[in-house]
Amino acid sequence: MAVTIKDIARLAGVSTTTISKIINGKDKDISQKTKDKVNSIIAEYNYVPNNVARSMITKKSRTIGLIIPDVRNPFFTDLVRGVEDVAESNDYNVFFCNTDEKFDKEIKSINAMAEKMVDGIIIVPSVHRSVEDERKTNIKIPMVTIDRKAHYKNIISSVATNNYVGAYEAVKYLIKNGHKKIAFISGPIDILPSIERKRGFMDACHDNQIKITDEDIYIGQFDISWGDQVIEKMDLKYTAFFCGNDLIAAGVIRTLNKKGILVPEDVSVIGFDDIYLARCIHPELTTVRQESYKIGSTAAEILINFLEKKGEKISNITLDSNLIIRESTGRMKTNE
Amino acid sequence: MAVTIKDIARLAGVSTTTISKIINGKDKDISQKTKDKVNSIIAEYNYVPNNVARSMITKKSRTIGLIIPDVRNPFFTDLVRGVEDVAESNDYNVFFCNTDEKFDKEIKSINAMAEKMVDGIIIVPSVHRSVEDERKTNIKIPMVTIDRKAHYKNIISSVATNNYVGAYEAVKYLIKNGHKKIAFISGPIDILPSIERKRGFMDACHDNQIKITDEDIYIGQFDISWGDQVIEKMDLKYTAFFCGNDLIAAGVIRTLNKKGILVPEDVSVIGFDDIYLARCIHPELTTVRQESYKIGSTAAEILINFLEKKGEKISNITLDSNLIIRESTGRMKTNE
DNA sequence: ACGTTTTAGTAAAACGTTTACCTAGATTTG
DNA sequence: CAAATCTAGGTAAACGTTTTACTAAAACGT
Repeated sequence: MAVTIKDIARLAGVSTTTISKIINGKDKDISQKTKDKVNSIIAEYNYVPNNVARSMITKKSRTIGLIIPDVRNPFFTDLVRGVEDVAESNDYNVFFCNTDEKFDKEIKSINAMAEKMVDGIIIVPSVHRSVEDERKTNIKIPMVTIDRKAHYKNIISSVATNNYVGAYEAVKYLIKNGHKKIAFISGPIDILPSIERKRGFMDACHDNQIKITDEDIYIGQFDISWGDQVIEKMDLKYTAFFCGNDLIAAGVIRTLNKKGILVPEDVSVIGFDDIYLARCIHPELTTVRQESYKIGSTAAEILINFLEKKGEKISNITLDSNLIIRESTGRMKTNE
Repeated sequence: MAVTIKDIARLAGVSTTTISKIINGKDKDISQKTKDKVNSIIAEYNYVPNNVARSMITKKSRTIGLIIPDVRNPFFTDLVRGVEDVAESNDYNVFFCNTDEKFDKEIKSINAMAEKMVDGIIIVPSVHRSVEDERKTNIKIPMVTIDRKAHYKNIISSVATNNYVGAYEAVKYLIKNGHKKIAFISGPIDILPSIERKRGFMDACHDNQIKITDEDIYIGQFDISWGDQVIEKMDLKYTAFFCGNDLIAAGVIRTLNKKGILVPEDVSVIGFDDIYLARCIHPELTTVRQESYKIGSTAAEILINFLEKKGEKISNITLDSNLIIRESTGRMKTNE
């Protein structure tokens, strides 16, 4: 079969200890001559150390797990790339799972990763969850949550965007442009980002004497078709839509167009995330930019740093958002 | 530390062999009484078998590696989801790497996966490669390529779309609509899909007495900005563009619009892939649909089947493409 | 009553590394 | 020149499973 450390040892006429020391750089008391010989034999026989044997004794796998709802959501795609990049540059590999927002899939993935002895987990917690079950799970693996929050006992940190401020600024901008009838087309409301965005929306309205009720908040999914649906069914009493994310906004604009309503002339639309799609649709989307790649990369940095330095829990990190004004918003038409 | 099989054995007053047999379902000669006892102890102590120790002896990790250029390309995103889904439903986990089309990153990833003893690898080979280096790599892990082709010795199968037919049909459609000046805005040309699409483009032209030269083929990258660039620089002598993928097409349309050229009134544009973006841009994109999710899921099925059944090499699979006619193409204006 | 088969297990080696602790000889020190 | 220290490694246990080969006791058939 594959060549093992024993084969190399035999061929070099030394012990496996010596080989082990050399391949792990703990070679301060190995002579240069021996090192050279061993290295050339390693090269010649194409020896690559068996990491699972190694993991077994070191208890480290240099692997991290990444659990997200669905890669196909471009926001998550960017996150994924962020963590993969910093993992790779630190010589970690990443296990990757989709939960489709299902809590039982999340638990199953966590357990699978525990069995495979990942060193740490980065997770976007799924939507519907049982705090009780979370507290009950008994995994010790360090975990950092991104975008949303969870209640596992082993969470060492979390990184997310300041959703409240992002939403507040976006809605304030709408109001400054004369809009008074504004709806919030939200994604699922039982996750932190939605809650914060809703809070930002409401506070911005209140602070500017705009009256809103729960009726003005439409709760659905984070996808294009929810944007389509909500506009199809709605009687149009709004002049502006603040959307839970860009996908929703894309659907809203598309269906508005189908109904012959012009964006931004008749109504303004703002998204959230600033995925690349925002600049492909017409009109280009005004949106609240999140640094999704950075959320992922920061999380990976925190986790790996914790693993290597045996550090303490890190305080939670919140990244700034940024209102990007493009073409889907404009001044409210004055009554002619 | 974590509870091990030995702990359970001791607590149950039996040998580790017995425990092992029970947790692996090889329990035909274990009494029901013993089984019950052991299972309750396992539950009570929350024992989960250590998969790395297990892998060490079974030589199986129930892990597959997935190597692609970049998750952020929506076409690859779908592939990824396809493989992850079937992996998950077969109790496999997936390691995931991006190469950014760099051959050395590809090799590095393959080696990392070999060290971690993945059972098999699914790969979209990167663009610039050395056939020599490929042949030289000495990995025994079964591999299936998707979308493109490679020359590793351990490839057991490959799955891809019939790019030739897809391109041929698309260009034929353009020609039937009266177009005579057609350009092919290609991605990198040294990979099979591009080669096949070019061949389809050229054959469709020749078969219909449309003259084209190498000048009519523009080679760049598979991204939006390449679509932008090519249109910015070009003097517009074409009435139709067949694009290497939807991203390119999106850039082409966007920049055409900026130049005041109307799609499809002035020129027609066809993409390739049918990513979700195709239906978000305006006009909605006519494109050649690839079943990207299915490419991924099929590859995973083939690989897993091979691993479990110890099968033979599978003949290569090519999936059909489908011309989806939307709004970005139209009849050539007749000379007024 | 005797040999045979079945039942319900067990002991120990093996997988490929790492690591804590040794050690033989060479060199330095006093 | 004996003792101490360095140098360049080596020995063997350990990690947590699976697996092969074995066995004691019970049940069975005639």
